[in-house]
Amino acid sequence: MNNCLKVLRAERSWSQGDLADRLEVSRQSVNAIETGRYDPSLPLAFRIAELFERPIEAIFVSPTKETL
Amino acid sequence: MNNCLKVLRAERSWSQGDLADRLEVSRQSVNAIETGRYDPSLPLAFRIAELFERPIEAIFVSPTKETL
DNA sequence: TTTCCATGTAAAGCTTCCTTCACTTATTCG
DNA sequence: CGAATAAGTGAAGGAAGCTTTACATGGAAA
Repeated sequence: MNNCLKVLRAERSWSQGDLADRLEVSRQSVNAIETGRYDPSLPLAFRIAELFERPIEAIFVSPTKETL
Repeated sequence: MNNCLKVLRAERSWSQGDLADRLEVSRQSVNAIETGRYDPSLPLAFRIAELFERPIEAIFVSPTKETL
C-alpha cells in the first residue's frame, strides 16, 4: 500500500528515528512502512493519522484506488 | 478498537457470512472484528470503508479518541 | 580522512491477523 | 416437533506486523 509518510516526515525535518519515537514503534518499523515492505496495523495507522492531523485516507492509498 | 460494523451490516440486512463474502474474508474474521476480538489489517479496513462508502474514521474508533 | 548521523536491510523471535474445521447455541419457519 | 440459518467460539496453523540486535552504506561536516 502506497503512502506519503516520507514527505510528511520531511516537511517536519524529522528523521525516521524521531518519527518512530513519536509513534512509539521501532525505527525499523517506520522504515519498513515508508519503503513499502509492509503495511502498518490499523491502530498504528490511527496514531500516524493523529500525529499528522490528517485522515488515514490522506496518508495511505488503498491499492484498489491507485491512480492509473 | 470500537467499530459500528454490526450496525452498518444490519442496516443492509446482511449476515456475517454475506459481509464476509463481499470483503473476501472468512465469516469468522467478520465475527471476530465485530465482537472486538481483534482489529482488521489496514488493507481490510480500507475494503470495509469502501464497501460502506465511509471514511475509516467513521467506522473504526481509535482507543485514544473514545468518548469519555 | 575520520567521525557522525540517517537510512536500508537481515535474522530471529514474539504477537496479531486470518484461515479452515468443528462444535454449540439461539432463532425462525415448515 | 424437526430442519435450516445465524451467530459465537475454540483449536491449530500460516501469514503479516513489530521487536531487538547487528551490520553496511551514504552524505555531511570537522
